[in-house]
Amino acid sequence: MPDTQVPSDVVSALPEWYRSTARDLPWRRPEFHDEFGAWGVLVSEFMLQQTPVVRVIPHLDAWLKRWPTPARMASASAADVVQQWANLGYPRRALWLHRAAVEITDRHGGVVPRGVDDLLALSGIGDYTARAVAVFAYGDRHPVVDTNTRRVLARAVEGRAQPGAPSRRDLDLMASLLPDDIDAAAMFNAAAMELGATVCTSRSPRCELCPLAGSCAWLAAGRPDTGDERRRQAAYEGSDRQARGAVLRLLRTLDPEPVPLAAVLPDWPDAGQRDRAIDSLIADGLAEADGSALFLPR
DNA sequence: AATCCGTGGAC
DNA sequence: TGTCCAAGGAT
Repeated sequence: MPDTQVPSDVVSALPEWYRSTARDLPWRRPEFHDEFGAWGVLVSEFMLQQTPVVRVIPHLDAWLKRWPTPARMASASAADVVQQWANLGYPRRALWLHRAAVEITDRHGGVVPRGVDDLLALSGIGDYTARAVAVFAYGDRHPVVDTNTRRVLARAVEGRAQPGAPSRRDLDLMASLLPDDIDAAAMFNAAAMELGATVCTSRSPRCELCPLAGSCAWLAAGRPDTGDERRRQAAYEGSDRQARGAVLRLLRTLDPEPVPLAAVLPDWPDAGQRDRAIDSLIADGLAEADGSALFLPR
């Protein structure tokens, strides 16, 4: 466990701030849990993996109304899932979510597992999502560390501008800060994420609104640029990802109609890149080909 | 451990 | 206008 001195108001001021200012998000409402249970939380967490909250919200309800249980989703085709995923981005997540639904149906009797290890064993679920489901769906006591929490800890406790690579130390530190009370611990996890999402933001932190301003190590040091910035995302324009996105958008638009291979982005600037995109989509299970045409996976 | 994987809003 | 970045995970 890190021996860093943790300011007391990280523990005391954060919950009060959360109670008074937290956003009213769908997955935080009691009705959401009544209607969709842990499956609803799991689906929301999949969608929230690298897709902003405001873009997830419009898709979540339709998804859960269509597939209200893991078993219902397990019986859908991959094509239906990719289609419903629409423009949420990183469509492999739709495939992983579908796979997880099958695994839950087969291995857990259709009930979203509660244990972190069982959750970690599901497709598309890593350290963050496993603990988020255990905590936010089942109310158990675990540290939940996403990119927001990691940034809050990096600044308030370590005095660095940006978090370094994710590590187990973040989980250990968060675990050391959690209140003993189970419900309070769950709220503390949510509060740290909320602070990072709305106040302690990556680009323009609003320190004047921060409940931790009185003890933040980074603010006290004058908000130094500590030089440990996040690695820059590769350019999207002209990238392989852009090509894959364009191909898959075409398949989605024409689905269920197969697209003759000759009609797949014939005017794409780089034909080799386009062909590699098609091959990689097939390799990922996001597309299928019958030799003359391309289509979403049946 | 570094890289790859979509999409779109904000600045 | 281009850059940054968003409730990550897999390889």
